[in-house]
Amino acid sequence: MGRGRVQLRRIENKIKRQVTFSKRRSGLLKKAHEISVLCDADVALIVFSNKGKLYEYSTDSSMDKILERYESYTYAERAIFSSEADPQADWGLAYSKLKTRVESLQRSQRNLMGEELDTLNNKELQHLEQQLESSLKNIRSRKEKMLKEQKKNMEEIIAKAKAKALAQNAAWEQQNRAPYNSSPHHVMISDSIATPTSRNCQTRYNAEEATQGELRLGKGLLPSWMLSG
Amino acid sequence: MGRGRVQLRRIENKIKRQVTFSKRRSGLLKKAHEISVLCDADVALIVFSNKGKLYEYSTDSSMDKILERYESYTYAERAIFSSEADPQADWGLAYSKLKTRVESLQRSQRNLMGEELDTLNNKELQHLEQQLESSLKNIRSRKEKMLKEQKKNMEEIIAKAKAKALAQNAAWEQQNRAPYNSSPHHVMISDSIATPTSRNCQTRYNAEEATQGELRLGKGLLPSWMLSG
DNA sequence: ACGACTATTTATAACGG
DNA sequence: TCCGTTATAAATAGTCG
Repeated sequence: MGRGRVQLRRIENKIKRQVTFSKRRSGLLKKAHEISVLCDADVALIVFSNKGKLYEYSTDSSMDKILERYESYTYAERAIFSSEADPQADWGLAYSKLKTRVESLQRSQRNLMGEELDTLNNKELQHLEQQLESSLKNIRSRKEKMLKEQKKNMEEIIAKAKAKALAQNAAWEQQNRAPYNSSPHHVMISDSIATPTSRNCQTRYNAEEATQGELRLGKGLLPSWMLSG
Repeated sequence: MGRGRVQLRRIENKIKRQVTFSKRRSGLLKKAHEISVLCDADVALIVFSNKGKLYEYSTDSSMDKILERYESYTYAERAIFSSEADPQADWGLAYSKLKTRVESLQRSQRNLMGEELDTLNNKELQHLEQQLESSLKNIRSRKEKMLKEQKKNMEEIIAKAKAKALAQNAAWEQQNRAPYNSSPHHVMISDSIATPTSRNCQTRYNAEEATQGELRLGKGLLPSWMLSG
């Protein structure tokens, strides 16, 4: 952006390099600030000039917070095997990093549980509220999905039980050759399904229960959470 | 740089904000890289989106080195943990315990954030939902409380400023014995409140200055979050 | 959400003091 | 080194697919 096109390589002319550094530095800091404000992002920017001078920008001037957040985000055991010189020290370092991580996790966990809210400022509180609302949305849609799956499973089970009862009934009639009784089968079929103690159904349900683990509750076939909505 | 002029303030439209974030983020990273190469500078850039996702750039991908350099530049004191520790202690065991703890915390954290819900059964989901509802309740009441406090504080400040301005004005009139008009007290009041408190950093980027009038807080004394309620 | 396409606004390279 | 100015290159807001 200027009178000439610029190659992406180190500017050899010292003066030019310094001038360019100065101009671009302020541009970069400005843009860092802009994205931070416009997009509500947390930004930390550190620039060391060629000569070692430090320039920095950080959202809300909370460089330390952001760096800590960065550390806890990328925490790793990478330090552990990095040096053979003093393994003890490395273990200790890794351990203390991990401990920091645990503490940070515990803090945010408590916040997510609605505790220790007085440590948060307005923006953080707002953000937390939004996060929880979105969590709830996800959870409710997940519940809905599970509900549908369970209903579908239940229908399948019923259909299978029906089929089996039908087959057995037919077999029974076949064996007993009762010519006098031509009354409708569906009465017996319904009975066999509606009776929880029926052997057929019982084994069926047990089998499903072993895999699903959800299909019970004293009252009836449907657990209470399926009835609510 | 675009079809419309942009105000330096949070973009309220979520979609727009996200798109802008994405575009500006890549622009910012690019410029960070450019200044690093062109001017032979060491740059570390960390950006957290408002959803908490991390993006970063660092010269030669040596983020840690640059951060360490930053720390040592700012805090000369490098507080390496003190090795008061018992050399007999089983670091490995303690460490792996801690790691387990971290993993468990991470899992529940993710659940609280509405992620990885398919690892939960119905009962757990139900419990999670209730937990989040209660968290939200706490958060909202906390917000309310803060709002009240802030308003009270603001009123106190205004009252004090008013009193001070009034006193000064009276003193001035007393001294000069001149029956000038005494109406525009509010001018002095606004001035005394609107004056930012500190301006002490040299290498730090000065936000006020750089916004060139766009951010000039035209609205007044109250931060935006206070205006909504 | 991402890519492509403008019309504009910004950033900045070169230059002069 | 640090302003300003200016011509030009880049970035990007709005838009469509």
